[in-house]
Amino acid sequence: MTNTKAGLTIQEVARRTGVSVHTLRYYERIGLLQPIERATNGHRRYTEQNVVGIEFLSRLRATGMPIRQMLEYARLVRAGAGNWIERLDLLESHQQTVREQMCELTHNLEVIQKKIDLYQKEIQTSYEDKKTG
Amino acid sequence: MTNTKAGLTIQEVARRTGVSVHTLRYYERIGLLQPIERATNGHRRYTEQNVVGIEFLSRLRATGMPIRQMLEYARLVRAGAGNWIERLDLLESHQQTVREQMCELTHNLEVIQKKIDLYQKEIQTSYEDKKTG
DNA sequence: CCTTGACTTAGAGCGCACTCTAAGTTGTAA
DNA sequence: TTACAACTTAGAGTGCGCTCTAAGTCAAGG
Repeated sequence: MTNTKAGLTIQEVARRTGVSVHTLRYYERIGLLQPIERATNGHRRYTEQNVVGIEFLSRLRATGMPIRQMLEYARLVRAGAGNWIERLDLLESHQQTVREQMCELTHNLEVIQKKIDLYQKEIQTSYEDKKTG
Repeated sequence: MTNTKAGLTIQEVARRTGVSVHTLRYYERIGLLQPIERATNGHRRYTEQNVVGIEFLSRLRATGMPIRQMLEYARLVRAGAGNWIERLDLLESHQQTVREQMCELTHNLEVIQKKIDLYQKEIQTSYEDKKTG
């Protein structure tokens, strides 16, 4: 396969973004990525811009944003300049959600920590029993 | 339905733990909960102990522990006293996983924050343009 | 006696986000 | 020219964790 046109192959993008080849195609199919440019042989050729976009999308995913909301965000971005407030609202609302989740997570971790402390005490006790008895 | 035997009904447990009736039965079916005592009519009757256990399990779930690992934990608990080290290892390993996830989450939130800042700047600019032009 | 409603079971179905398959095309190298 | 590797597509399959359904039992109230 020649580089019949400039741009990154799907493999290269997968390696660079950590998003699998399959997932990249899937994201394009569902409209999360706008149609990617093609080489003369029909193969995808990604721009650096595309990569930046994919990296941001994968951060949204990593913070648990559902695909549906990502589609909404992608729609806003594709609509072009001017809808800053809508984009802002979407991201801030998501940020808020994640912050709340992190609070709960922290709280739950504390409860688990208490159980861990309890087990450590049990282990300590067993050890002392062995030494004494 | 009479309380043909002391203990909480599945409804009451669902309300108190936030785990749905369906999910409570499902958890029992897959062995995450040991077989719950029955009233004479076959209905489940949960003890306070059961509730405490379910609450802890749901904390594990809330922190993203997969059911498979929860099953392993449940198995250890059911095996009785003495396996403190195994239980401790399991919980500490999970704790570590969650801590790492929270680190990544924090980092990703920072990236999203930068995008938010960017949009806020855009909005600010639009506002000033309107005022000036 | 009959209806109502809470419960029981086994098993099917669902939503999400991938992940993989099969069949086909294209360009390069032996 | 033949083999190979990388790509293409539409669509099927997977794994997870529920969530719901259908058919049945049972006790209480009217």
